[in-house]
Amino acid sequence: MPVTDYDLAATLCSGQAFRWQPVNGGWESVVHGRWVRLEQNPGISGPIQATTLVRQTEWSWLETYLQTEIQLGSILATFPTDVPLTEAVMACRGLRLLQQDPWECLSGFILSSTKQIVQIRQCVEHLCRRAGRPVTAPAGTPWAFAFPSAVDVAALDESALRECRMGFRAPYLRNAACAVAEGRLDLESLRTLSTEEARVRLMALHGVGRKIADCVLLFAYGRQDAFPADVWILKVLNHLYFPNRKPSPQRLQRFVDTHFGPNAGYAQQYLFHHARVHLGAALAHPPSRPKRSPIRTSR
DNA sequence: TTCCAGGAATCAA
DNA sequence: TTGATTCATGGA
Repeated sequence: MPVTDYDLAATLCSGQAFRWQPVNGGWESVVHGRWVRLEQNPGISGPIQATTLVRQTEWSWLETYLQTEIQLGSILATFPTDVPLTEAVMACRGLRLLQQDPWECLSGFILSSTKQIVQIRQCVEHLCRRAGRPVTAPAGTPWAFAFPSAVDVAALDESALRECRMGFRAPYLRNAACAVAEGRLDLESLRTLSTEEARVRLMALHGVGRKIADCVLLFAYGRQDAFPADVWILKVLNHLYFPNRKPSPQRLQRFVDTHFGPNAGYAQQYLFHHARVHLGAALAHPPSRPKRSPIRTSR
């Protein structure tokens, strides 16, 4: 796949998908039930090469997943020109959003609650090994299981899910699986709803609040106006946009709703990844005197 | 050993 | 409506 401005490595390990494994300079996972290996030639405009073991007659499933047709420049052009976001974009040039399967994405983020990303990954793999269908993969591949369908997960009892190390999240996932398996929640039909309507449907699930709903809307449904506000983003907003101040949650939400434009979710991903990769220590132990100037809000 | 993690539900005030 | 507490687990 020819691409421009596409940083495959950053995209696959930026906390939006949990099953990609770095292997011998490439990345391996199972996407829509197919084992696949991805490699990118050096640079963020090097073509991406995909390998499967089962011959593919067409690749639209992967192009859609990777969003290779998106013109990144047209998205970045809608960003406000403030210093923190500009720095994040420069540091993470080529970072993209994926478009994942809604059920897999919803499950992953139900499991994400107060877990570190590495633990979410472990938990997801336990679940796949326990309930996922085996897929054709190179010999010895330990993650050669599809992500289990809602029906597969609903067939497990809570104790089996707890054995996947998901703790108090087990009943949340099981309830969601039952809702989808029994047709009480039609994840495909959410595509036809407005972002706000779809958010309400997702948040009706026990264990799914605003943040998890926004992750699913952004990473599975391509709703780029959804802005997941997690602990990292709140640290970023406080540290970089409101130094020496303590804005109320309402003020922060209003800022998020109005500042970042129609692709706020994309902006969020840049701020999130930049903070985790480059600003981790600074955010964990913020200096008493902020080094950055207050935000300019012109666009 | 202690802290805390891509939260959300619950309950008291 | 707001703030504190609880939930399970394991990496750092």
